[in-house]
Amino acid sequence: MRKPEDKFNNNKVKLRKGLWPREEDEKLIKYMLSDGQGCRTDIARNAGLQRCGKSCRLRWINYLRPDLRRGAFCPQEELLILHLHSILGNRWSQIGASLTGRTNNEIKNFWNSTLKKRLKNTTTITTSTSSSLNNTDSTSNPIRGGTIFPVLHEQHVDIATTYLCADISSSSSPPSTSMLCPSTLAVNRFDQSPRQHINDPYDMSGGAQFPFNGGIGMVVVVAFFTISSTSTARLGSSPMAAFKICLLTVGEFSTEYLGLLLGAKKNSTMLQEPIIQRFCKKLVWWKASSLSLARRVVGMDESLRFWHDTWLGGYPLKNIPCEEEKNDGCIWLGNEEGTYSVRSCVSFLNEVLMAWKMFCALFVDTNPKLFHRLCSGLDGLGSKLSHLDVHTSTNLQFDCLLSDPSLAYIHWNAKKVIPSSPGWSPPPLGFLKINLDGQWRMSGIKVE
DNA sequence: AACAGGCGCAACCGCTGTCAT
DNA sequence: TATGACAGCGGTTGCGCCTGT
Repeated sequence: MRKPEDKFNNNKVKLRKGLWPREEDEKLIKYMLSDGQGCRTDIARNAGLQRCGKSCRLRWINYLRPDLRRGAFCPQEELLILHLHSILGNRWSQIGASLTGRTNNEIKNFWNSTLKKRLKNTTTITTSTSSSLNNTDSTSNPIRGGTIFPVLHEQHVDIATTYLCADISSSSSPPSTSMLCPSTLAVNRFDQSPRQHINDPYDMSGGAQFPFNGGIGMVVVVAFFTISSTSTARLGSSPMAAFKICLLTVGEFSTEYLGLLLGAKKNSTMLQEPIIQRFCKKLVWWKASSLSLARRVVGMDESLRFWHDTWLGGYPLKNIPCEEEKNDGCIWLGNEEGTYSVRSCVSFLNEVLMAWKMFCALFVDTNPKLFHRLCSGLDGLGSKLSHLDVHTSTNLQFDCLLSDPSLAYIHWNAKKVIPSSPGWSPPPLGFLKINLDGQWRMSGIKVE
């Protein structure tokens, strides 16, 4: 059994409490720097201090350690604390792990004394700023009506407003990244430098490498992490395998996500156009590399005409029997290389999955129910992606990523049928579905 | 100048999990 | 396996300084 602490205080010397005078600090520093190993009882005894070991330890950890970074918090640190707290809550140790040289106690005090009050005071400002931003959007950017990412939109405004309400006049330097946790997965995702062009025109991952574009004069914090457990509704029990905060500079407030305009109506032209453009790019590659190898293309009359007229545009398709196919609107039969579609989509889908996980984190406090629901769906999709065999056709519920992944996933698993909802129409098993909003609901593709 | 109240910060308290005995 | 000290964490307290009256 360990030696009891009282053993070294059995002469009942009254232990000091309260503030530490300079002499005691010097004794403790001298001891810790020269021979600082051992338990806290040893420290108090060997340093010649009439303090309890716990007090010595706290004094060293919170005040005397040479690697501590004293002084006021810089705006970047404030922003980081604000955002981490929005994700992690009062988990000061986890927050402190992201701020080099800051103690948990220091961060906690700073939060309780400064940031919490500032947030409270800016609540009303946030509301008014949010509405004024929407007004700005309506003039410079014709986004009106419902949004596909309403909560995300508000979160951006919240974070940005909070930051703007702080004193950022002294922050002319770019955000430091040295204080951030190392991340293996997400570091390069938001690298703002131009990325090497990808040769494969079908590869859409480039569209997701830096999904935020815009310029309303705001600051956006983007957090990336991976969730390793389905069952955790909160992030506290170390489910974060990788974590990264990306501070975008002033003037880059997001108006787009993955090439889609934030705030656009779900079925608006503005939203559809970028989707259609991407889809057309896909088709170009399909036509050039794979469709020309097809033996035959089959489908129901209506859907086949739709595909032919709308997308294929006179491409010399061979041998087109109008066979009726249950559960499917269009089947393309090709050679054995048909798994191309799955393989080339994986990277992009993973990007989208990452982005969705990021957004889920924003809901952990404001809407835990939604957070949990999203996480469940994403885990299912992530699991499917991780087990994806590039040599087999796999049903990827691609479109649900732009609506509610959890809802779509649960619906599909429960009923195994295509729902009537126009917002989501999963393809039959074994099909890669490429439509994003249900408009092209006859687009299930299979290559045999 | 004196006082009260607010505020920031350091330190303490109490709890939980871990580990040595 | 039981026990108790330790490490770590988050909440709370209290002291000293500042500011307004």
